Amino acid sequence: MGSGKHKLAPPDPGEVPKAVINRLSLYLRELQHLLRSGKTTISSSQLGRLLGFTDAQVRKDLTCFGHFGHPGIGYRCEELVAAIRRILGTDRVWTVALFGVGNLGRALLGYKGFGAKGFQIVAAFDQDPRKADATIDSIRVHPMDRLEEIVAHQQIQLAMITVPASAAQKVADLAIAAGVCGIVNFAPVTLSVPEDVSLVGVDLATELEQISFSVANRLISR
Amino acid sequence: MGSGKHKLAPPDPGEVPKAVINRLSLYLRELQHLLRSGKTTISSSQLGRLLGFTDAQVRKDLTCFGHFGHPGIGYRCEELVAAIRRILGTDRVWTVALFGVGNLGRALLGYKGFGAKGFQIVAAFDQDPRKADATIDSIRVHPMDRLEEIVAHQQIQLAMITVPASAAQKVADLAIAAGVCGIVNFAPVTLSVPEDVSLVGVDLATELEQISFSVANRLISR
DNA sequence: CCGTGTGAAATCGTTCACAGCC
DNA sequence: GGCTGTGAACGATTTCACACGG
Repeated sequence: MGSGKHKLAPPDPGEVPKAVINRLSLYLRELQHLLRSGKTTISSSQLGRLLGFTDAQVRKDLTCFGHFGHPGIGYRCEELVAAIRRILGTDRVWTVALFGVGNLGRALLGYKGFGAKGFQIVAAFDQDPRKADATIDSIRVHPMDRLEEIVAHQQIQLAMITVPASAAQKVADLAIAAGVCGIVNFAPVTLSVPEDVSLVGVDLATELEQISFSVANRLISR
Repeated sequence: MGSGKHKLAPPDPGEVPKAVINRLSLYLRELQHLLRSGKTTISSSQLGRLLGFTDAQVRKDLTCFGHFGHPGIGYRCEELVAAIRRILGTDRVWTVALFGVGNLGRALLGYKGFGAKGFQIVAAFDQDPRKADATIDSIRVHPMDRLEEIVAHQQIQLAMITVPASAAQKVADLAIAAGVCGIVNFAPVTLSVPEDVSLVGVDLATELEQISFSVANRLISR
């Protein structure tokens, strides 16, 4: 069997704080910028400074998953990028469907950068029959009633939900029934999903409210 | 002058966890749904169950800011909505400018629901002169070189940044120089801002990576 | 030396359990 | 009876400090 160069320490899922995973994404993004600018190695303190974290935090986060650093040297950027992608599961391509081709949905269909990160949007769906069977940014838009058929047939794994709040739970239920196992929900409503489906909610108004609070209270952000 | 019915306890800024503010937004959203469906009071355990939190959590979060509940009754929805809006600072209208009229920028300009939450987008800016002086969803698009003038003149307080990553820091610097004191950054890059400016970053790829991780680390049988 | 990895200590956030009130 | 508000217990995460490796 393929002998990995590095062992990925037992992920032991319940044991890794969600916040660590968030930071891993940020490390990855920063490392990819650094690579593009020609940097080949970086220390935990440099990486931390770029993102506003301490060096100890960076090291602790990484050692949750294995030994990626080189004492006296730091981390090799390329190596660490590969390791983090493996940890996040983005060293392969995920198939994604988008539900709700409104303003936000169209924007996400056109968003460059999902592809490079390992996410390929392979289908879109909309309730409105007039939107169906169009092609937006080379992604086919289907009517909702073909959801089950197409999700199953194209082996779609993840969903992005950009339908109105009133329709979001129904759409989520259908997508899950058809086999989707992870959802990013942009509708401003709390979805309930079975335990074996992963869910992240992104509410644009909520993000503004965080800013409103900290400005109103003259807080220092982050 | 209006003497507040409830004293807002000293926010004591460093003492309120950021996570509390996030949950407050969710409580608010849920309460507004409940109000619309005719509910007038709710207990901490009911509200918690709707959102996946414990009753103690809900109460602790709220008592950071004052005494809003009624023993034996629960919380009156309308009262609590007003209290949370006051805490978040959304009991008044914030003026917002959007920078970068690409796919995502246009989607945000058309997003209904900012208005109802107390955020009014009053201007947009784009580098491309061909986009300037258009009107999208009744919001005027200006060329970037009028940024300072217009932000100052329209007293714009908050910024949403939807320009490409390579331009985001420059745009943030200009917006801050012109008087903006809070930023929601959608560009996939880490911005650095002065301490007295609030910053929240929203990276769409990062959200998908959270899902990827949790799906990839689930025990998939079969 | 510099820089990682890591137990131990400190800090922070959540849950418990109960006093007090309607 | 039902429910809030809250100190105290608990659990989790972050920071510290140092042993060890290049």
